[in-house]
Amino acid sequence: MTLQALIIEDDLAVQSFLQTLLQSQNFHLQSTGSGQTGLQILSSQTFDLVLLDLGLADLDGQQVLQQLRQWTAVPVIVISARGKEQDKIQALDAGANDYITKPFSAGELLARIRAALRQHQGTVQTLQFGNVLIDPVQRQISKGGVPLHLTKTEYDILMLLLRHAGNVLTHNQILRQVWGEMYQGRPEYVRVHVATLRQKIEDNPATPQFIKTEAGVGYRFNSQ
Amino acid sequence: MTLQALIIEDDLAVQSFLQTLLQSQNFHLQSTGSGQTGLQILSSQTFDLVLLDLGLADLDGQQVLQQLRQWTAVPVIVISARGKEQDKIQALDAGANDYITKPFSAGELLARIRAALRQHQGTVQTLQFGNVLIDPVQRQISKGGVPLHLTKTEYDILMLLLRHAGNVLTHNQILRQVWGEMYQGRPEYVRVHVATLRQKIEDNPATPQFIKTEAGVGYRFNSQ
DNA sequence: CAAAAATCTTAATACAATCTTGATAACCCC
DNA sequence: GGGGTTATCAAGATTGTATTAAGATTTTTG
Repeated sequence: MTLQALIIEDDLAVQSFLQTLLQSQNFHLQSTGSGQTGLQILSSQTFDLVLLDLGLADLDGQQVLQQLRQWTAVPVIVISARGKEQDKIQALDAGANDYITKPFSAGELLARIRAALRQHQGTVQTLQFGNVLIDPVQRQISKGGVPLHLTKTEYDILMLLLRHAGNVLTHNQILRQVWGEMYQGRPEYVRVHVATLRQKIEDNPATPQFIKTEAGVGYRFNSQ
Repeated sequence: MTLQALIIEDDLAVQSFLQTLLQSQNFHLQSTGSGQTGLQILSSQTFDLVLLDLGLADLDGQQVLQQLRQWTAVPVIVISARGKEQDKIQALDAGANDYITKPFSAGELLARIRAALRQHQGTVQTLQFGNVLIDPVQRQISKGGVPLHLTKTEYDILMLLLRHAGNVLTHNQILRQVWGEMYQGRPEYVRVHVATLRQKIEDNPATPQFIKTEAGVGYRFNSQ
């Protein structure tokens, strides 16, 4: 499983440095120099990590942070040329997970990224729910001790929902991550496969306990 | 609710500085200058936060970190005089949540503590009014601890009003943001959905405390 | 390489949630 | 009290969802 990262940074030199660095760690990347665009991307896709420069041209990084925290808990590491105490406090209180000042070393940034991912996954990711057990290494799932077979699509949907357990994922977010960009606007794909998935993992597929429907929005994995 | 913090720091001047700082934030404190003792305390009590100096006399802070991470996920912020990259990477990879180098400012430390606590609790920015709690990240609402279900339209209206809490939003402003441009001049849409929303979130829907009507203008969310 | 199996796509249907609409009653300010 | 505004309700319309199955496609197997 490759992790998705978004880089919001308008200094192209730094952007390309970050890209090289993260690519070497097998991140799947997207980059933008604009805060507005960054927010748009974040609202339509899910990410495992965001690197955010505070000094953007169009929109203050601080505002980007405040906005995105209204709907996502994705780990955000703020990168900034400003080392002033007030900037750090503001960013951290606006929901940044960490704050690192330019110039920084590649090793330290990577270590802080690992720490942020670890903390985030520790709180969210569960590989067990009800009597269903998931072994992500073996890609193996069992229910009540009985192994079950999920197709690739079903497995991808389940892991995506699980990775964002508790949150609603829109049809388009699911489509983008599981099928790809060009499937936007085809919610019926998601419905059919969520139905088959429920048949396999729910005790009573007609009244699902785990994969909940949010009418008009999408699906949510119920972490309770 | 007072939070429990443990300070492991052998420089008494720094220790007393940290104590004063955390006490001012209503932390309940315990301190030790020894790594061994620190581990013992941690094994017999639960804490919400650990501040750990790397440069201890008896046991390397690094070792303390490795040991305690074998059984607890308590947020640990490492405080160190060593600013070397290798030290930071080691500590973060050994399970530190954050790493801050002396000298540091009180404000920054407190902000990093808040960030660490927030991440650990999986806590997101929750909005609250009366006994209604909103988790905008999970798109989840509860009233008096009981989860309640809002339709997409109701949720959108509520978030819009909340975003502009205290200000009046005209019918047309609400229509534009929730329904779209072509619904201008249909205040009855807003009325019906505000009514159902009040039924769900107000203690007494007939005399609303939160969503106030501004006759002839629109609605206002009462932030008091 | 061809046959078989598995999986996905698509469309159709039944069903459920939500919204729209209009009617009626209540409110409120002059 | 009257005109304008608002609240409430519920039936009907609309939109969104679950489920099924047939055919298309891909993958696996012999």
